[in-house]
Amino acid sequence: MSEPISGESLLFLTDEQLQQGIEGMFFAYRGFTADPDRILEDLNRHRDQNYGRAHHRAVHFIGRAPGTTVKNLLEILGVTKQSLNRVLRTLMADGLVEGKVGGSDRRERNLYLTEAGAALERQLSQVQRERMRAAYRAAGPEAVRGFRQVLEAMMDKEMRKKYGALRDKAND
Amino acid sequence: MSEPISGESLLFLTDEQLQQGIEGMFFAYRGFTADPDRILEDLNRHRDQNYGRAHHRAVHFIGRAPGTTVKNLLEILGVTKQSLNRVLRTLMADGLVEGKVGGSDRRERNLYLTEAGAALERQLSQVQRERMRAAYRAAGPEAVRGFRQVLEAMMDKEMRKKYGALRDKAND
DNA sequence: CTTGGAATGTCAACAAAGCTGACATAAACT
DNA sequence: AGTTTATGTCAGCTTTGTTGACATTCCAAG
Repeated sequence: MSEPISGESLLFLTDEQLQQGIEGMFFAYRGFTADPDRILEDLNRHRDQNYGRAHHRAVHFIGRAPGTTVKNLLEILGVTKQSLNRVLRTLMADGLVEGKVGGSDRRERNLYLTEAGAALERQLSQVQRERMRAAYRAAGPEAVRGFRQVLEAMMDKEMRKKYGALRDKAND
Repeated sequence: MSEPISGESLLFLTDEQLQQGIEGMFFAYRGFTADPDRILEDLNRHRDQNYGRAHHRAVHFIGRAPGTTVKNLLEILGVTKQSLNRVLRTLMADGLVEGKVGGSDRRERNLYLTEAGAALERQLSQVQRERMRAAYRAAGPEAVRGFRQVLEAMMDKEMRKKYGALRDKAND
């Protein structure tokens, strides 16, 4: 895997440059989560719920891969089943998510968003997409390609697989 | 991958492409924090401490901008002073961080890493830089430029300012 | 000089969201 | 028949965030 030493040699990757990448990830992630966080906070004030980032993530990935199993969601999110279960329980009690017994393997629960769940998901993902769209626009198409390449290279191998699976599932 | 008609036709930013960007951020951030998390977990098992991501962040930014004030750190981290204080207290008690009364304004505390603190910081940032370096290498210099552009465009304005200030401080 | 506001520290109480360990059930696999 | 897998649940604990209240110290403006 000998990278051909291209024009601008990557030997010039100083610690300072890497440090800036690290801080860039930190600050950008802050922005990335800010809008949905704010929306949830508002919703919590008006309703009787108390949803946070954990609920957002669950709703996002269920909406993204309808019919996914609890096990798959656990792997994607990287939390314990107890932690996820607490979240799923409230989402199901509130009628945002429903679980159907698996067709082939009846131990599994296939998770789906209800209409209400899908509505929340849309509301949350909309603002997040808006920010992403603005950032993509500002940086330009060439930068976007690079952005995605670096992100993918930064993932753990298993996560890269999950990431690819989501992408494939969406494109069929 | 269905490349959109290149050039500047960013009108072709489909929701699917944005969704992938969102998930990319999620999975990449998981990888981004994985190595330091693991190190801290190991340290905690062997020593008497119990440091987590919050301690890592504090140590990182103090090491990055020695002499920074509590107020500035609060703005960078985006948490309450009570939350930060709990972290700083343990770090100071354990002799990893020290606070000196400010020179111009004596209400301020200027924060510094001790030698032990700097050692921990190096240990944590090393693995994180390694991952960043590997990702940068794999993606190539052109991609790195794009990556940084998108990250910066994704930040909130105030965070972009803090980000720039750190960069400037390091380059004088 | 006094007074108001800013920067900091601290106490108490609480919540979100992670964790471990133990145990239960049903279904699938061998 | 016995083991493993997928899921759910109870109980308890930790980290890290939150509010609210209050004290101290110090700068700066009236």
